[in-house]
Amino acid sequence: MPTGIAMHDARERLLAAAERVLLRDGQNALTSRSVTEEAGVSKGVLHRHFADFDDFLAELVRTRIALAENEIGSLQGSEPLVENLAQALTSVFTPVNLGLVKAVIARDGLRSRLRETTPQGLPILNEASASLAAYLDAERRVGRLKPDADPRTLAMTLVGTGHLLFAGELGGLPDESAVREVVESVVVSAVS
Amino acid sequence: MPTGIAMHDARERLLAAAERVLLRDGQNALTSRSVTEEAGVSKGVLHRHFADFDDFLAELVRTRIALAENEIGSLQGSEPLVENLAQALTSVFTPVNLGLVKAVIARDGLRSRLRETTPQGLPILNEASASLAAYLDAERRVGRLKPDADPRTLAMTLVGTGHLLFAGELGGLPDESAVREVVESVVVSAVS
DNA sequence: ACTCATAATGGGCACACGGTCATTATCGGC
DNA sequence: GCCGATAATGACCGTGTGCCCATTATGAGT
Repeated sequence: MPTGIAMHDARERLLAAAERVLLRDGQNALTSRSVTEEAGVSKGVLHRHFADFDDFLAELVRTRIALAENEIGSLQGSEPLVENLAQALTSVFTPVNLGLVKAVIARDGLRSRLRETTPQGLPILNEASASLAAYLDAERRVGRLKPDADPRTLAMTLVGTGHLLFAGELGGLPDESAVREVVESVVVSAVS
Repeated sequence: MPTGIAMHDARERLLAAAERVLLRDGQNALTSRSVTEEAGVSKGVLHRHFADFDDFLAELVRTRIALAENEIGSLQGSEPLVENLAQALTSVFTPVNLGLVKAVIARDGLRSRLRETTPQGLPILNEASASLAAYLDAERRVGRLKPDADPRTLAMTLVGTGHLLFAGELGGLPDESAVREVVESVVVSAVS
């Protein structure tokens, strides 16, 4: 393997460039041309490392899903519940992740490509919900939630509201305390 | 006015055709060509009645927003709260409306066009949340909700979760009773 | 029956997309 | 210094988009 390092280098350069484009110009500007230009390489490079553009984006999504799941998975049970949940939502709904969700919605090809990995639903949102449900279930078993609390419903409610809140799609401005407010209002009925 | 009826006829035909395309083929198939073809008219007709294609879609969104607001506005205070809220979400998150939300996400032009009308956030979701908050506030004043319940937070939570639930973007299948489950779990802490 | 303002038509334009591939550049092994 | 496998280049292609506009059809008023 002559230039083994450079090979991975190009992959990472392209993925990082895609994030920058996504943040700067939005999901509609996320094209094969803009990404390769941002990365400072020619168009052909992308097709050497990825089958096609949707494959490239799918890899980007998978990377970010793994990050979000790790963030939630590393939550410490010693912290207050509301604190943990608010932080989990904050670390999941980063600007990049919100942009990726929109990109998946806007692209049929990307969506069907991800279906090979994720059975159904929107990636990131789906995974975040599952991770949160697992965390809440653990807290329930420890006794920090009522025994009859439904972790899945709680997680869905948190992810659904958090998503629109962080994306600024609901009501007024995404107030700094709005997230905490939502989290409290959702979990108050479930804490023991 | 020579053909006053026919003029409105063409507008309505196009808007109705757009809904059919949206339902049948999804938001990515919602193009000026597919809509005019579905309506059985030539491409030029659309540009006679609307400035451009985004203007046409904006009109479609505005129509549907008005319908959703009317549905929520006509809720009867005599019915059970959970019943009312579940029905409100069901009537707001129709397949057409869910498709329109995706269409707005996918189209920058449409988004900025709607900003002239809607100050911020995603149309339909934003308006539904505001309407729901107004309804919940009325119920609070009547005494069906705790005096310290926050109608805005409740409305946001319901809309956020309902949206992803009805779109099938969260967790497993959008179970028939899942909506009611979410509504109950959200409002249980607010009923007096 | 004729006129003519108005509406509808659809071929074609400019543009941007993802993707291809012959050509050129790179660089370690000898 | 040369060779040869591998990577990178960018002009080019087919497709589909929204939109324009010269042309044709329509139908009410006289």
